[in-house]
Amino acid sequence: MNSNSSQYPLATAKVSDPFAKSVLAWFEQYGRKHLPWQQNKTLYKVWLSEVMLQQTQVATVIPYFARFTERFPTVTDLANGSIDEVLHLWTGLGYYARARNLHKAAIQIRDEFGGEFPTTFDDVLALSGVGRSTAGAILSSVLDAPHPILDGNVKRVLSRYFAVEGWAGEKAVENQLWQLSESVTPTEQVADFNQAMMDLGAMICTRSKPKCLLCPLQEHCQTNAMQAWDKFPAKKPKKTLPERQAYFLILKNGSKVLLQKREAKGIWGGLFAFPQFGSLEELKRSDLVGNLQISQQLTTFRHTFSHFHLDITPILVDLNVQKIAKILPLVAEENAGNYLSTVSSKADYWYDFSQHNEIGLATPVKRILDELAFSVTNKN
DNA sequence: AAGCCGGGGTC
DNA sequence: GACCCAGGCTT
Repeated sequence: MNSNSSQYPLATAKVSDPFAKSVLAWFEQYGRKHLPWQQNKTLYKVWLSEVMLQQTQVATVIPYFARFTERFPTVTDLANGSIDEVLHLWTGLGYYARARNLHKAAIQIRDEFGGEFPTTFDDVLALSGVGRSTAGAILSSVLDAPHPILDGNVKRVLSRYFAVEGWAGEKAVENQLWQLSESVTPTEQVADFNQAMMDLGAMICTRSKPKCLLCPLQEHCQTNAMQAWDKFPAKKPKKTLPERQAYFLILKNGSKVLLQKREAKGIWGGLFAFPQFGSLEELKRSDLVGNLQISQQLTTFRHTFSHFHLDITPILVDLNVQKIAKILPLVAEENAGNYLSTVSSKADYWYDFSQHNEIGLATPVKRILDELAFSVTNKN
């Protein structure tokens, strides 16, 4: 194994093997061939689509993919864009680390590869946000390179076909699935085969009520033989999600509200958000609020992450209705916003919700901003 | 190896 | 409301 070859095994099957032969024949007739990223394939566009499709369904990705490729036609265009604009175009897709990694990788490609997308497995694997499955998907899709993949679709098809026991989140089970993927993936026509496996998972071997009668693999599928599609793949062990409280400070000055850029790591990393507090007391004690009076406590709503519930209570402090000059003697009323911007850090941003803003926003923040803009429009 | 990281579609 | 989706990164 030379220094340019990966630690990961390649595909080992032949196209004439029954499994591959059945899958490829099915693909020719029924496979998806008209998705946006399948037209005039390039490594850049397929990479972008693969990253967007991580933990995200095809229908959700399509409009985001269209906006991204319109704004950033090449990987160099993406590298030269600002992270705020990238996050703006990503707003609503979730898993924002994907957008930060995407931008970072584009800069890697611009600076280390002269703007030409790398073509070796290890070079692609080294890009931020690209793991084994995504690297294999990109190179097999565009170059027919013999790399197996293991996404949610392939996991489900293989788990059922071979009746694999155990949850795929456990390392041993995942390793077994990778071995199975290596063993059924052919060394030729890899682009069609991998796409076919994903199509089978998305269209035939669906999570519930799979269409086994239409499946090219039904004859030797162990789960079909047992009539037990709900046993495979094994479900993730469930646990009740913890609940957390958050208070969003909506410091409102006319049609502007104060947003702060969050740290790059953690929840909503790099996005702009309202100043957030764990309790109402903490909010009242903060420098931003000082002696200002709370105008209104808005309705609490729940935002659920994959690992906890967040109950959000927006607290409105409207600067317009307060005697700012009295509370802050050195500052004129109309300059309240400017004064406050000097109190806190330079990551502050007075967001004008009556205008267009190109920054990244978490969904609950966007929701509140949209409601503010709506109520102003309707003079509530 | 296990935990973290969003938001939306589907049933 | 539960479950899952074209996973990868961090610890």
